[in-house]
Amino acid sequence: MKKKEPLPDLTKTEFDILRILWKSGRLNVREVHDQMVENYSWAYSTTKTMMDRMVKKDLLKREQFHGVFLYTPLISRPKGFARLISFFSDRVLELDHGAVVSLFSRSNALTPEEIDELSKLLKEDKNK
Amino acid sequence: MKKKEPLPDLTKTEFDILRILWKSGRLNVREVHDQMVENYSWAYSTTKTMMDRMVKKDLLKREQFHGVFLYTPLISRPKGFARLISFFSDRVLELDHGAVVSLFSRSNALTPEEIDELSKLLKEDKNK
DNA sequence: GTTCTTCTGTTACTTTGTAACATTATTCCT
DNA sequence: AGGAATAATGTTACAAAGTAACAGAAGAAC
Repeated sequence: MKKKEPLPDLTKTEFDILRILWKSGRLNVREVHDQMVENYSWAYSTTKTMMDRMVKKDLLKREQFHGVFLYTPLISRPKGFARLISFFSDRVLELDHGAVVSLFSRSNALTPEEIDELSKLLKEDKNK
Repeated sequence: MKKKEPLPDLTKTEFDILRILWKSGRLNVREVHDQMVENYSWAYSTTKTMMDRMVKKDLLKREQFHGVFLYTPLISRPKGFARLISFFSDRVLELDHGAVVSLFSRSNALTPEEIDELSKLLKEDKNK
């Protein structure tokens, strides 16, 4: 049997930080922050605090690399997306999640494999 | 010129409470709570606290009606939906909001007039 | 009219959102 | 190299949101 970690319920800001890291791979706080300011008017220290808390919650890993600290996501993109999609399809859109998942095929947000994985996670989650 | 209230940035729980009220019209705390427990494992007092805070923030109106307090939404459904849709399409789906808006025509979440209004709000918001 | 049950008000604790400020480490100038 | 400017890290704090217990008031039920 597979491990049964429940799908994480990310906050909006956690999601956004992860989103940046999923896209760019491991980054330091400054690099994440520079991308965060496109959507948030945050001070650098805010980004830092958030990321450190995410390390404590095992959402990110922090490791020292030639003098800087780099952060890496500890959960996969489909897992990070799942609850968000299910909230959005059930409660905002009021449609089956299939409708939403199929939109991803038109975007670059997820690879085809990730879309499959996401779809699978949503199905499992539904009949729990 | 129209009034320029910025679109509200609702939290997930605020959205859910509003969603119930938009659907059922004015309700008391108990009635909202009974619908909240479908999605949250909240104590009654949690629902109450949330709703009272939303009154303070002018998201809901509270008025006494034959002995009970009834709550009504103070913002329209399209306005409540707008930021959520734009977050979701930009950052989760990475598609133009049009793709998402068009899904609403298949659901009962919004009336056709509300869908139009939503669409308009999203366009204005984009070129702000 | 006393008990039982719901509402209503008050208070409180935790997590998230937001950030200033102090301290180190690094780079850069002369 | 020695000190100044800059950037990274740590520490601390406060407000808002999430979560709820508990006490008192008001209605319902015998």
